[in-house]
Amino acid sequence: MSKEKPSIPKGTRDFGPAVVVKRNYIFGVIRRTFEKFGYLPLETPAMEQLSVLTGKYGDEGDQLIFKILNSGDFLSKTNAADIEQGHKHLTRKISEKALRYDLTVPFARFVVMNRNEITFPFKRYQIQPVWRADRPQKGRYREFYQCDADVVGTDSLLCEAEIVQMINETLTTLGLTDFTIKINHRGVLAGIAEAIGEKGRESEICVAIDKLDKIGQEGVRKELLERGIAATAIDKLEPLYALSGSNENILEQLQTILGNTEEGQRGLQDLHQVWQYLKSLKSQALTAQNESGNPRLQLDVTLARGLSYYTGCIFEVKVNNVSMGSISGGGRYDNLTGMFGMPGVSGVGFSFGVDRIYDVLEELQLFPDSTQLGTQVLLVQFDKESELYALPLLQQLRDAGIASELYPEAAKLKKQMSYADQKNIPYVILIGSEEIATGKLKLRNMQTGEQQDSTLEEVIAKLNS
RNA sequence: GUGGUUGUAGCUCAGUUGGUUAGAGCACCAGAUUGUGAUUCUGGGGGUCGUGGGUUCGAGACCCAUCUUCCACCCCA
Repeated sequence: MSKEKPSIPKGTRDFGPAVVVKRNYIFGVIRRTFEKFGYLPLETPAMEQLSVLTGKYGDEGDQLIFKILNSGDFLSKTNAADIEQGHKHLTRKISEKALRYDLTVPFARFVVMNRNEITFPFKRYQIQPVWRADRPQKGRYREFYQCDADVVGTDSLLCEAEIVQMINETLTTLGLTDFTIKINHRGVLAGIAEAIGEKGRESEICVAIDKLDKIGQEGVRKELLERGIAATAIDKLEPLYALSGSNENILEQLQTILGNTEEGQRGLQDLHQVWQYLKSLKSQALTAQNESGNPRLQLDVTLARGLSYYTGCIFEVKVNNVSMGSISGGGRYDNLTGMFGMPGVSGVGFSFGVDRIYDVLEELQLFPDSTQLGTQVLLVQFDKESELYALPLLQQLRDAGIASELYPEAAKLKKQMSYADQKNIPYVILIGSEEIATGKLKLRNMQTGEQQDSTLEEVIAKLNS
């Protein structure tokens, strides 16, 4: 073996103990919220058949899938002609498995494979890592966790309303107060395209206007013209950027603009229904205000995402006043299982991006102190006799629910004390010949330096208070 | 996938137009202090300068390749 420097693949990360504790705190909040709304956990394999994944995310997506080389002689099924036909052809010959790219497609596969055992509507959540062969950037990794909740087998817009509720509850519990849940509808987007005389071109229009806050109105105009959208159509489109007023107000304005298009009407009715549900649920998303004075839930006709598969409502969540992209997104897809030969099943779901939520909580210093707690008390030993004396005490402390540890060898006091100091252990108990003789333990407060002689019962009472 | 950017001790970084033996702060280890951490003092270990080639009498510095970091596109959590 050469002594090479070890490293980890590009875009992947190790998580140290302090980070894992904080991440688990986020996972816990998300998991409890999902379960409170009746979603149950599902886990699927890290790898799927490559054929299950390809073609589900578009051409761009296919390139970002991590393929797994066949085991053994992966060239056994190939010949020289295969290489000449290019990498796409060759890939199918040397790779049959791939790492999962998201949690939605494996979920759809699971639903199709288990359709006879599942009771619909089927609500599941899934918290697992996914892999993308993307080029890493801030907040973008090649291995990251997604936290999905989806329900399939119902068209009810109550699901959409509950998604808003779950987003609001999760982020509120995490201590966030200033965030915006953007909502839009594919029907509205299609209706807009039709109303401005570019029916059927909504994908191109949406890709451009989704960048509005990034490249500005002029940038969008330029891009639309490049994509062949008529200037007269763009003139009709631009007033929509500036729609203002309450959400109800915007809905009314949209009604007059695209109410006579079939798709637009479908979208507006859906959105209206979602608002009705949220009102009856007395949703905080409608009543709570951000620092800017706007409600948390905002209808945004420039929101366009997941165009390749979403068909109904679409969501995106942005934390305000932090430099971070969306931390959550989702929408309704009418035909997800259709790609696996099971048509007519509608689903709706969304996902939290834990890595980004972590960065936001860190930036806003919203992690609670409890995520920093470790060992409460360290027992310091001097020799074999004090170790033997300490062991039953150690067990009694643990039985009392106090996180405690005994330094595992009779190292120098300085060494043991430094250990407590560096692990931020707030208390140390010294057990030497004096303490054994008197039966009184020496409890040292590492913050103040105060020491006092106490019985074990007094120590337990103090640490549990 | 396209275009940039970064890499020197565990960490943050110096290092002059290419010139002797590559430095600092923090961290680490040991001692001052054989029953007391964080503070103080003294001493010490640790680098094939990301990796591999090349130019040169001479490369941490210049050139090429490759890996990595970060950024802008594309796209996306």
